[in-house]
Amino acid sequence: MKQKVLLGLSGGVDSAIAGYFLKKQGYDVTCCFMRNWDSIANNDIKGNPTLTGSKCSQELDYDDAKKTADELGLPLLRKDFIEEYWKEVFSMFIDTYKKGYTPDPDVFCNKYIKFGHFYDYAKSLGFDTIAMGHYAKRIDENGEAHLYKAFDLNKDQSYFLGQISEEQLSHALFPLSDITKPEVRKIASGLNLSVAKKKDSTGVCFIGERNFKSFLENYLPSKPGQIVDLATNKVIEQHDGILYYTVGQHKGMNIGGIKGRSCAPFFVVGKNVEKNILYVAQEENNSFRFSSRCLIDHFNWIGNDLPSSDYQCNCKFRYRGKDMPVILHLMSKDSAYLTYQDYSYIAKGQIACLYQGNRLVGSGIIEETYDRNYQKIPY
RNA sequence: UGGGGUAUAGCCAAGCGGUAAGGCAUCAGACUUUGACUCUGAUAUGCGGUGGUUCGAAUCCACCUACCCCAG
Repeated sequence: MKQKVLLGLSGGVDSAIAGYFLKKQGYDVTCCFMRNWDSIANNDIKGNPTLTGSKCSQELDYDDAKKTADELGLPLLRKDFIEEYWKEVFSMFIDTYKKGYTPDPDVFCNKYIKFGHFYDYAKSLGFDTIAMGHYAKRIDENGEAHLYKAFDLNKDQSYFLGQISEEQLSHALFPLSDITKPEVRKIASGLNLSVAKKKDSTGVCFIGERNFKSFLENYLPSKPGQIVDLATNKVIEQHDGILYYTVGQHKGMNIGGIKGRSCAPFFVVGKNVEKNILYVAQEENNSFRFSSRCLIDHFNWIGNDLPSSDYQCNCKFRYRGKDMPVILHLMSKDSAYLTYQDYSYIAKGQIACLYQGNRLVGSGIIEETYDRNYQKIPY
């Protein structure tokens, strides 16, 4: 009997080709369009370019999903998780911002919505498994599911799956695990799919591309304050809200040339939420951007091979960041230290994803950073 | 109202008689399922103002204006 699969169909080209592959491989495929964001209900007004159009972007994506499903000859369901997304993903996103950290909502959208509620929904309808158009790979070893980077290392999206459990992974399929993005486009063109040339979506998933600052202003009112250069401790500019900036950023601060200083750009190295101060440092000759250790919590290990002692692996501190060698030192079931040599601009709130070769072994949320002497960095 | 100095794009800043470097910022693209980073491109018919010298002036001269420093 054919395995019944519920595929998340977004209206983009990736999940479309995922559906094509599943069907070709002999699965009994049903598509499902998920809707997790409602601009009106969620008070997403300011800077929202889609409100003035006759249809909001989520509805346009649904139209594309419908067309795609028809073109592939697959049935399409539609399911809202708007309330769940707000409660379990978005409120955490806002709370993280309020701490001055930089959250990564898509990671938790995967953990709670796509591989959580969506799977429960599929199960309730009698499906055996779910499938997604992520560029990631699942390999079952010793009877358990392990997560690997996709064959297309340029598109690899395993980073966004770092917080899912082995159990969640074990009932998910990734049909795009061994294909490159250019090949996906080519196949879509060959099939004459209407989304074959649709531009890749970027931006927070379900919220979409737009001016991020004005989006945030809907939920985090602007609160102007000072920008302080850590090298001199002097105020060099004004900011219009400390929460809108992220560590490692250098644009959008309006810091021009300063008399008597070099011409190197300034970067955000930290912030003080209570004092509403944004700390910056000039690129050259500053040690403020470095850390040598960080504390991660929400620790998640994917598999039953959790190491008992210090463990060498690589870490991505940001999506599309480089894999950097680190030593993992577990502190509790939920937290760990990562120790390394002088990495710059590590933003608290981001996900640290641990890799052993191409296998994503675990992840955690960056909670604190420490200097060379393992003293906590106060900003 | 004595002496000295400086005025070049939003900000730093080169230029020293031959037709406005560069950086930062900003904007636009590219890249990107986070905000970023990165990459590419754009940005002074104009050099505080008015005259003058010269074939030719941001560059030399005169005066004016603004700011800075030192004296009083």
